[in-house]
Amino acid sequence: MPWRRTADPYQIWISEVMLQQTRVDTVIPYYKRFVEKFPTLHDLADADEEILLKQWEGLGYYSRARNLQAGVREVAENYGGKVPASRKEISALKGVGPYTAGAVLSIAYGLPEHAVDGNVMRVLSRILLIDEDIAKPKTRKIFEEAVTGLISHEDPSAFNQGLMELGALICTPTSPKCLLCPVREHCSAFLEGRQQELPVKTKAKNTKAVNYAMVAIRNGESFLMEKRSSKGLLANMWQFPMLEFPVGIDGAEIEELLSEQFKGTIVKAEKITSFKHVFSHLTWNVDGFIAEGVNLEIPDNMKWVDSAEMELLPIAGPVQKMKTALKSRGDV
DNA sequence: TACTCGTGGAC
DNA sequence: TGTCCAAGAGT
Repeated sequence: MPWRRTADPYQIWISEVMLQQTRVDTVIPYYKRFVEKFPTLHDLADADEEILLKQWEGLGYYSRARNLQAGVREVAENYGGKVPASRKEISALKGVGPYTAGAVLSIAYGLPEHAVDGNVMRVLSRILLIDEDIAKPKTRKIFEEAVTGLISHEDPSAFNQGLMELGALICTPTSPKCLLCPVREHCSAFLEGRQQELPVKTKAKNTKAVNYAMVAIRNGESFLMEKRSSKGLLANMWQFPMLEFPVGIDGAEIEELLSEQFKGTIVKAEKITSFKHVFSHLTWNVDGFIAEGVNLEIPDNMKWVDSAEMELLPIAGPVQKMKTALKSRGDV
């Protein structure tokens, strides 16, 4: 992993934020591009948010990027650009929670601080036979205290990483490879044959669905793009204008609704694609349209962009799918 | 506390 | 094809 070849706390911090809820193989190319684009803490502190989000595009959980930059700016202003080396101070930075604090402190500074993630809770739930529900926030404290009592003061970095690595490669969620496990003789669950029962984890609730019409409005060589709200889902990302509407809306209805909304003329609305996009807790069912618009009054959060400018705007999954449909038709 | 916040790989 | 889920944090 490329972030294990640096001792720079700033770069290790980046890697740990990217790794939140995200697989190692997914993070690697993003990490490489990111540290090349923003090699020092001050490069990121000075970066334009749109450039930053473009670098993060496709990685998901975009508030991580903004929080990381906010944290980096705090370090630049309040700590002279040096990432603080105490749990109290580093935990106060935006986007740095209990796990990330412990990971940076142990890996970058060699401090004996716990770094409890999903791997660690799974591994220790088996080794120590802990049957508390790991889906509940308060349960993490049990594991933090366990790690604090176990952690090597000789090499805290290797200890924390080793525990996570064990979880990722051997002590997996389903069918753990106990016969390959170097600590199976110390594992209470293995000794009792109960490794499949642990960890106890209540399952998440079902996701709900929302239906949208997404409309690529063209005027000459330009398309109308809209910047999303600075809060909530896909904050500050760009998209084609959308209407929340029951699936089944047709071109004529699109023309009527949008002509009214933009106090102009929308014509030739034609459905070009239809797809589903699944988020963590939400599903979008999208009908994608292309249309032509003239004499439109557009709000401040929208602008006309040509194909080259469109490439510079950070866009998320559903809009990528729409863009792919447009490209296959030669529209962009 | 419970819910919000993306994406893609594994089964 | 659906489900789970992965090195979590903010609100």
